[in-house]
Amino acid sequence: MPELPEVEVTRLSLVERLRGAQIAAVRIGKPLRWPLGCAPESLVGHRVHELTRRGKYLWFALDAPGALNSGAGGLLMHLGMSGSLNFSAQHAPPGPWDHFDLATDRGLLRLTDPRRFGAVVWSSAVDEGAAGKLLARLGVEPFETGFTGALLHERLRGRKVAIKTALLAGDIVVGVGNIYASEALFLAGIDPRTRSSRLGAARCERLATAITGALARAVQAGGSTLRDFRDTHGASGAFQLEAGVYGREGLPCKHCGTLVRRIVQAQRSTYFCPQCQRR
DNA sequence: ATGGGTACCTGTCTGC
DNA sequence: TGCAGACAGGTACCCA
Repeated sequence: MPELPEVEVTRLSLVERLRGAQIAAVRIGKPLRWPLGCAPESLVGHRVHELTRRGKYLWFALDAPGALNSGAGGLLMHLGMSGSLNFSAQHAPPGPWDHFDLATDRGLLRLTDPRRFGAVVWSSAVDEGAAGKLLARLGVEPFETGFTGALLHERLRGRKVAIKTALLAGDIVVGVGNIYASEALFLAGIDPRTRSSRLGAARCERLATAITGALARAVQAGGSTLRDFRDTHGASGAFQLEAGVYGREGLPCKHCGTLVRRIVQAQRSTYFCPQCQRR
Protein backbone atom coordinates (compact mmCIF):
# COMPACT_ATOMS: atom_id res chain seq x y z
CA MET A 1 0.00 0.00 0.00
CA PRO A 2 2.21 2.70 1.21
CA GLU A 3 4.56 4.77 -0.83
CA LEU A 4 6.10 7.89 0.64
CA PRO A 5 2.90 9.98 0.63
CA GLU A 6 0.90 7.36 2.49
CA VAL A 7 3.64 6.87 5.05
CA GLU A 8 3.96 10.62 5.54
CA VAL A 9 0.21 11.04 5.91
CA THR A 10 0.25 8.25 8.49
CA ARG A 11 3.07 9.94 10.37
CA LEU A 12 1.35 13.31 10.35
CA SER A 13 -1.86 11.82 11.66
CA LEU A 14 -0.09 10.10 14.57
CA VAL A 15 2.78 12.33 15.61
CA GLU A 16 1.06 14.77 17.94
CA ARG A 17 -0.83 12.17 19.89
CA LEU A 18 2.15 9.87 20.08
CA ARG A 19 4.78 12.38 21.15
CA GLY A 20 5.33 11.85 24.87
CA ALA A 21 3.14 8.74 24.98
CA GLN A 22 4.33 6.15 27.47
CA ILE A 23 4.39 2.49 26.46
CA ALA A 24 2.24 0.33 28.73
CA ALA A 25 2.35 -2.96 26.86
CA VAL A 26 3.51 -4.49 23.60
CA ARG A 27 1.74 -7.32 21.83
CA ILE A 28 3.15 -9.28 18.91
CA GLY A 29 0.86 -11.28 16.61
CA LYS A 30 2.09 -13.47 13.79
CA PRO A 31 5.69 -12.89 12.77
CA LEU A 32 6.36 -9.99 10.45
CA ARG A 33 9.26 -9.72 8.02
CA TRP A 34 11.92 -9.55 10.73
CA PRO A 35 11.90 -10.27 14.45
CA LEU A 36 11.52 -7.33 16.81
CA GLY A 37 15.04 -7.77 18.08
CA CYS A 38 14.32 -7.19 21.76
CA ALA A 39 12.05 -8.52 24.46
CA PRO A 40 8.68 -6.76 24.05
CA GLU A 41 8.48 -6.19 27.84
CA SER A 42 11.73 -4.27 27.76
CA LEU A 43 9.92 -1.44 25.94
CA VAL A 44 7.37 -0.93 28.69
CA GLY A 45 7.80 2.37 30.50
CA HIS A 46 9.62 4.07 27.64
CA ARG A 47 8.13 7.18 26.09
CA VAL A 48 7.89 8.04 22.43
CA HIS A 49 10.10 11.05 22.06
CA GLU A 50 9.49 11.71 18.37
CA LEU A 51 8.08 10.09 15.23
CA THR A 52 10.06 10.70 12.08
CA ARG A 53 10.21 9.26 8.57
CA ARG A 54 13.06 8.16 6.33
CA GLY A 55 11.91 7.02 2.90
CA LYS A 56 9.05 4.63 3.60
CA TYR A 57 10.31 3.81 7.08
CA LEU A 58 8.93 5.29 10.29
CA TRP A 59 11.23 5.82 13.26
CA PHE A 60 9.78 5.89 16.77
CA ALA A 61 12.52 7.48 18.85
CA LEU A 62 12.24 6.36 22.48
CA ASP A 63 13.23 7.90 25.80
CA ALA A 64 14.26 5.75 28.72
CA PRO A 65 11.71 5.64 31.56
CA GLY A 66 11.97 8.76 33.70
CA ALA A 67 14.48 10.43 31.42
CA LEU A 68 13.82 13.00 28.77
CA ASN A 69 15.52 12.49 25.45
CA SER A 70 18.08 10.09 26.74
CA GLY A 71 18.19 8.28 23.44
CA ALA A 72 17.03 4.87 24.57
CA GLY A 73 16.92 3.50 21.05
CA GLY A 74 13.79 3.28 19.00
CA LEU A 75 11.55 1.26 16.74
CA LEU A 76 11.95 1.23 12.99
CA MET A 77 8.72 0.34 11.22
CA HIS A 78 7.93 -0.47 7.61
CA LEU A 79 4.38 -0.92 6.38
CA GLY A 80 5.36 -3.26 3.55
CA MET A 81 2.75 -3.76 0.86
CA SER A 82 -0.36 -3.99 2.97
CA GLY A 83 0.35 -2.40 6.33
CA SER A 84 -1.62 0.37 7.98
CA LEU A 85 -1.25 2.01 11.36
CA ASN A 86 -4.10 3.32 13.49
CA PHE A 87 -5.26 4.04 16.98
CA SER A 88 -7.80 1.45 18.06
CA ALA A 89 -10.26 1.32 20.93
CA GLN A 90 -8.27 0.66 24.10
CA HIS A 91 -9.35 -2.94 24.62
CA ALA A 92 -10.43 -3.91 21.12
CA PRO A 93 -9.47 -7.56 20.54
CA PRO A 94 -6.90 -7.96 17.78
CA GLY A 95 -8.18 -9.13 14.42
CA PRO A 96 -6.45 -11.84 12.37
CA TRP A 97 -4.28 -9.24 10.58
CA ASP A 98 -3.27 -7.21 13.64
CA HIS A 99 0.32 -8.23 14.27
CA PHE A 100 1.75 -5.48 16.43
CA ASP A 101 0.19 -3.42 19.23
CA LEU A 102 1.79 -0.59 21.11
CA ALA A 103 -0.46 0.08 24.07
CA THR A 104 0.24 3.55 25.45
CA ASP A 105 -1.31 6.00 27.90
CA ARG A 106 -2.48 7.92 24.83
CA GLY A 107 -4.22 4.99 23.21
CA LEU A 108 -3.63 1.70 21.49
CA LEU A 109 -1.53 1.99 18.36
CA ARG A 110 -2.10 -1.01 16.11
CA LEU A 111 -0.35 -2.27 12.98
CA THR A 112 -2.66 -4.15 10.62
CA ASP A 113 -0.84 -6.00 7.85
CA PRO A 114 -2.51 -8.91 6.03
CA ARG A 115 0.48 -9.85 3.89
CA ARG A 116 3.04 -9.39 6.66
CA PHE A 117 5.70 -7.83 4.47
CA GLY A 118 5.88 -5.10 7.06
CA ALA A 119 8.28 -5.03 9.99
CA VAL A 120 8.96 -3.51 13.37
CA VAL A 121 12.56 -3.66 14.48
CA TRP A 122 14.17 -2.37 17.64
CA SER A 123 17.46 -0.54 17.27
CA SER A 124 19.75 1.28 19.67
CA ALA A 125 19.82 4.27 17.29
CA VAL A 126 18.65 5.23 13.79
CA ASP A 127 22.14 4.99 12.43
CA GLU A 128 23.16 1.87 14.31
CA GLY A 129 22.30 -1.80 14.44
CA ALA A 130 19.33 -3.12 12.52
CA ALA A 131 17.96 0.31 11.61
CA GLY A 132 21.31 1.61 10.48
CA LYS A 133 21.77 -1.34 8.19
CA LEU A 134 18.33 -0.99 6.63
CA LEU A 135 18.61 2.76 6.11
CA ALA A 136 22.19 2.78 4.92
CA ARG A 137 21.51 2.14 1.26
CA LEU A 138 18.71 4.68 0.88
CA GLY A 139 18.98 7.61 -1.50
CA VAL A 140 18.06 11.24 -0.89
CA GLU A 141 14.72 12.46 0.39
CA PRO A 142 12.65 13.91 -2.45
CA PHE A 143 11.54 16.90 -0.35
CA GLU A 144 15.02 17.89 0.73
CA THR A 145 17.09 20.49 -1.06
CA GLY A 146 19.70 17.92 -2.01
CA PHE A 147 17.28 16.34 -4.46
CA THR A 148 17.78 18.13 -7.77
CA GLY A 149 17.81 17.39 -11.46
CA ALA A 150 21.58 17.65 -11.35
CA LEU A 151 21.79 14.97 -8.68
CA LEU A 152 19.47 12.73 -10.66
CA HIS A 153 21.59 13.27 -13.75
CA GLU A 154 24.76 12.46 -11.89
CA ARG A 155 23.40 9.30 -10.27
CA LEU A 156 21.71 7.96 -13.41
CA ARG A 157 24.83 8.29 -15.48
CA GLY A 158 26.25 4.88 -16.27
CA ARG A 159 23.10 3.03 -15.29
CA LYS A 160 21.74 0.78 -17.97
CA VAL A 161 18.45 -0.21 -16.35
CA ALA A 162 15.19 1.33 -17.48
CA ILE A 163 14.47 4.62 -15.73
CA LYS A 164 11.32 3.20 -14.10
CA THR A 165 13.35 0.41 -12.51
CA ALA A 166 16.05 2.83 -11.37
CA LEU A 167 13.48 5.04 -9.63
CA LEU A 168 11.97 2.07 -7.81
CA ALA A 169 15.33 0.88 -6.52
CA GLY A 170 15.35 3.64 -3.91
CA ASP A 171 19.10 4.10 -3.76
CA ILE A 172 18.98 7.34 -5.74
CA VAL A 173 15.80 8.90 -4.42
CA VAL A 174 13.57 7.32 -1.76
CA GLY A 175 9.84 7.03 -1.49
CA VAL A 176 8.93 6.57 -5.14
CA GLY A 177 6.95 3.36 -5.35
CA ASN A 178 5.22 1.67 -8.23
CA ILE A 179 2.35 4.14 -8.57
CA TYR A 180 4.35 7.35 -8.35
CA ALA A 181 7.14 6.06 -10.59
CA SER A 182 4.60 5.70 -13.40
CA GLU A 183 2.95 9.00 -12.54
CA ALA A 184 6.17 11.00 -12.33
CA LEU A 185 7.42 9.65 -15.66
CA PHE A 186 4.10 10.54 -17.23
CA LEU A 187 4.29 14.08 -15.86
CA ALA A 188 7.84 14.40 -17.15
CA GLY A 189 6.99 12.98 -20.58
CA ILE A 190 9.59 10.23 -20.33
CA ASP A 191 9.07 6.68 -21.61
CA PRO A 192 9.54 4.32 -18.63
CA ARG A 193 11.64 1.98 -20.78
CA THR A 194 14.26 4.62 -21.45
CA ARG A 195 17.75 3.60 -20.45
CA SER A 196 18.65 5.67 -17.37
CA SER A 197 21.98 6.78 -18.79
CA ARG A 198 20.25 8.30 -21.83
CA LEU A 199 18.51 11.01 -19.84
CA GLY A 200 20.16 14.37 -20.29
CA ALA A 201 20.30 17.24 -17.83
CA ALA A 202 17.12 18.88 -19.05
CA ARG A 203 14.98 15.74 -18.77
CA CYS A 204 16.49 14.95 -15.38
CA GLU A 205 15.45 18.41 -14.28
CA ARG A 206 11.92 17.78 -15.49
CA LEU A 207 11.88 14.38 -13.83
CA ALA A 208 13.03 15.72 -10.46
CA THR A 209 10.30 18.35 -10.59
CA ALA A 210 7.73 15.74 -11.56
CA ILE A 211 8.71 13.40 -8.72
CA THR A 212 8.58 16.11 -6.08
CA GLY A 213 5.35 17.46 -7.51
CA ALA A 214 3.59 14.12 -7.68
CA LEU A 215 4.59 13.15 -4.16
CA ALA A 216 3.73 16.53 -2.67
CA ARG A 217 0.33 16.58 -4.32
CA ALA A 218 -0.38 13.10 -3.01
CA VAL A 219 0.55 14.12 0.54
CA GLN A 220 -1.77 17.13 0.23
CA ALA A 221 -4.53 14.85 -1.04
CA GLY A 222 -4.23 12.91 2.19
CA GLY A 223 -2.81 9.74 0.72
CA SER A 224 -6.05 8.72 -0.84
CA THR A 225 -4.82 5.23 -1.63
CA LEU A 226 -4.38 4.56 2.06
CA ARG A 227 -7.97 5.48 2.69
CA ASP A 228 -9.10 3.12 -0.05
CA PHE A 229 -7.34 0.30 1.63
CA ARG A 230 -8.79 0.92 5.04
CA ASP A 231 -12.32 1.20 3.74
CA THR A 232 -11.81 -2.10 1.91
CA HIS A 233 -13.22 -0.56 -1.22
CA GLY A 234 -10.51 -2.16 -3.30
CA ALA A 235 -8.39 -0.19 -5.70
CA SER A 236 -10.91 2.43 -6.72
CA GLY A 237 -10.84 5.76 -4.93
CA ALA A 238 -9.78 9.37 -5.04
CA PHE A 239 -6.27 8.63 -6.19
CA GLN A 240 -7.45 6.56 -9.12
CA LEU A 241 -9.40 9.59 -10.29
CA GLU A 242 -6.33 11.78 -9.97
CA ALA A 243 -3.90 9.36 -11.58
CA GLY A 244 -2.75 10.24 -15.07
CA VAL A 245 -1.84 6.71 -16.12
CA TYR A 246 -1.63 4.31 -13.17
CA GLY A 247 -4.30 1.64 -13.38
CA ARG A 248 -5.64 3.13 -16.61
CA GLU A 249 -4.66 0.49 -19.15
CA GLY A 250 -6.76 0.80 -22.29
CA LEU A 251 -8.26 4.12 -21.23
CA PRO A 252 -7.53 7.33 -23.14
CA CYS A 253 -4.60 9.45 -22.01
CA LYS A 254 -5.89 12.57 -20.30
CA HIS A 255 -3.61 14.74 -22.42
CA CYS A 256 -3.81 13.31 -25.92
CA GLY A 257 -6.44 10.56 -25.96
CA THR A 258 -4.02 7.80 -26.96
CA LEU A 259 -4.77 4.58 -25.13
CA VAL A 260 -2.67 4.04 -22.01
CA ARG A 261 -0.48 0.95 -22.14
CA ARG A 262 0.52 -1.48 -19.42
CA ILE A 263 3.82 -3.32 -19.54
CA VAL A 264 5.78 -5.33 -16.99
CA GLN A 265 9.21 -4.19 -15.86
CA ALA A 266 11.16 -6.08 -13.21
CA GLN A 267 7.96 -8.02 -12.46
CA ARG A 268 5.98 -4.86 -11.70
CA SER A 269 3.26 -3.20 -13.75
CA THR A 270 4.16 0.03 -15.49
CA TYR A 271 1.60 2.30 -17.10
CA PHE A 272 2.39 4.97 -19.69
CA CYS A 273 1.13 6.94 -22.65
CA PRO A 274 3.08 5.90 -25.77
CA GLN A 275 2.35 9.27 -27.36
CA CYS A 276 3.15 11.72 -24.53
CA GLN A 277 6.14 9.80 -23.18
CA ARG A 278 9.26 9.56 -25.31
CA ARG A 279 12.43 7.52 -25.19
C1' DA B 1 29.25 -2.32 -9.16
C1' DT B 2 25.32 -3.61 -11.84
C1' DG B 3 21.41 -6.13 -13.05
C1' DG B 4 18.29 -9.90 -13.01
C1' DG B 5 15.56 -13.02 -10.57
C1' DT B 6 13.57 -15.02 -6.24
C1' DA B 7 11.63 -14.93 -1.92
C1' DC B 8 8.58 -13.51 1.73
C1' DC B 9 2.55 -14.00 2.55
C1' DT B 10 -2.32 -13.42 1.97
C1' DG B 11 -6.32 -11.34 -0.04
C1' DT B 12 -9.13 -10.22 -4.16
C1' DC B 13 -10.56 -10.48 -8.71
C1' DT B 14 -11.10 -12.80 -13.31
C1' DG B 15 -12.00 -16.36 -16.39
C1' DC B 16 -13.05 -21.05 -17.41
C1' DT C 1 -20.34 -22.59 -7.50
C1' DG C 2 -15.54 -24.08 -7.57
C1' DC C 3 -11.07 -23.55 -8.68
C1' DA C 4 -6.78 -22.14 -10.83
C1' DG C 5 -4.17 -18.29 -11.97
C1' DA C 6 -2.96 -13.49 -12.10
C1' DC C 7 -2.16 -9.65 -9.59
C1' DA C 8 -1.39 -6.27 -5.57
C1' DG C 9 1.06 0.06 -2.89
C1' DG C 10 7.98 -3.29 -1.08
C1' DT C 11 12.61 -4.64 -0.68
C1' DA C 12 16.49 -7.74 1.00
C1' DC C 13 19.21 -11.13 -0.77
C1' DC C 14 21.53 -14.35 -3.93
C1' DC C 15 23.85 -15.16 -8.09
C1' DA C 16 25.77 -14.24 -12.85
